[in-house]
Amino acid sequence: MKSTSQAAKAYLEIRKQILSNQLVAKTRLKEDTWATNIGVSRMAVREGLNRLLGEQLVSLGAKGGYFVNSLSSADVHTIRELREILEVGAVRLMAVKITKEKIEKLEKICDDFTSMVKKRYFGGACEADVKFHEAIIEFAENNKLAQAYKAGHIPLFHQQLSKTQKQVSDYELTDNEHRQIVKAIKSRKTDLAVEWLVKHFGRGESVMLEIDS
Amino acid sequence: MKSTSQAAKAYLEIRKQILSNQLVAKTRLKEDTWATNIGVSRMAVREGLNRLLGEQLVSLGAKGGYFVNSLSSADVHTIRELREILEVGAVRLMAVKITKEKIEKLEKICDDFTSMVKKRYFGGACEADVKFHEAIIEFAENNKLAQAYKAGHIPLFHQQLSKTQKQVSDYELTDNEHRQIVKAIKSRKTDLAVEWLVKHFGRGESVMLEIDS
DNA sequence: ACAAAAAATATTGTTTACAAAATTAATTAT
DNA sequence: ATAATTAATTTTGTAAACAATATTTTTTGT
Repeated sequence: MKSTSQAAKAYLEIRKQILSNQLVAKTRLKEDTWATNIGVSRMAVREGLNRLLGEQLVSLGAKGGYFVNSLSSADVHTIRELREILEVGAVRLMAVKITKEKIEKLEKICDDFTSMVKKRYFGGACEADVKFHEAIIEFAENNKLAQAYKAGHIPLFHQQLSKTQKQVSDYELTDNEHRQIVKAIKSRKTDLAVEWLVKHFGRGESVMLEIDS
Repeated sequence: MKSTSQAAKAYLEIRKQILSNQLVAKTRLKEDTWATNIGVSRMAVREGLNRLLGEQLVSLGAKGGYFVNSLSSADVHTIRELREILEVGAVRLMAVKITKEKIEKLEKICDDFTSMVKKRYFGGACEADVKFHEAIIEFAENNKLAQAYKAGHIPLFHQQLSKTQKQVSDYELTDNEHRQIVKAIKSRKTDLAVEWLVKHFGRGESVMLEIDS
């Protein structure tokens, strides 16, 4: 499995989806389905799946097949801590390198998020969420930071699965928090932005924990 | 990969060899070689290798292929702690369930170890070492303990690779420690047996660490 | 209508084959 | 003799095919 191989492609893709909570725990990961979706051979998917098995992100069924594991509370917490450290750092760096363009881009992402939630495109909203946080990292303009962030394969705290009312309100809260962060950065209130970001993560963690149980 | 599958067989075998330090770090794991040795298809080996990749026991070469990783100091230490807890517990349990047969079996294993070291069959000596420690667990006659021990896939602290004089003396020290443990158990000096066991692990850990560096 | 049995379908586990790439061995030139 | 180049071999990455097992659907009987 060279880093550029098909197996790596499959591994990365499935892993991303698990870590961004786009897959419900205990669901079966059908090899052929993923193979055609990702556009690789079934064997490549199988190799990726086995790697994920080693990482304990999936399990084997008693009668064969691979099933996605739910993240442990400890995992969720660890992830929260890491994201908080990196993104708070990014916001502070960004504060000194702030430009009108960056703010506009962030606002645009917020708008995308809003409209997609309104239209019930929760998958799309999820992507916009990822984009928002990646943009913060990007705008800090620090290569090493960006690298660390990517290397972490850091998951989001959203469940785009059951579209209960609760989930919808979660998206709305997320939307508001994102906007508050941008607003604070825009008006040069770095500490306030950090405050909102931390609040954002804290809520994200608790949402994850209560849904899992 | 059902738990009884070929891939599982390959995974277990390769893993065992890595964790018992029968494989030098950085050596390439040739798929076909392992396939024929273990008696499974190359694909099964590949799947096992990918699982080990997820467990970070192997890495990918830049130009493809799988290579064995060396255990980190932290790993070595964790392993030592775990083995110490389980085996010290086992010795204490064994002390109250002691029989002449058990002692004889342990002594026989020690003899095997001695003769194999003498004849420079270091691989065989390694196996005898494993056997010695497994016997201690077995003789404690506690299912759950045995299960925990097996589940841990606990590695030994020996390098059977470069047969420098240093390594040879390591085997001799090991031999002596094993015998001291048996002798203490035989004469009902449980605390002394535990003392020797702890000493044995302590030395094992430091040997591992200085060789790796 | 419900439960059990049978058939049909889908999914996985395994093997084989093949092409691409890397390694090793052999050849050539300096 | 050594270094560079070429050829041979090995090893990997990928795909396709097949058999065995699971799952779903349909049928049948009560």
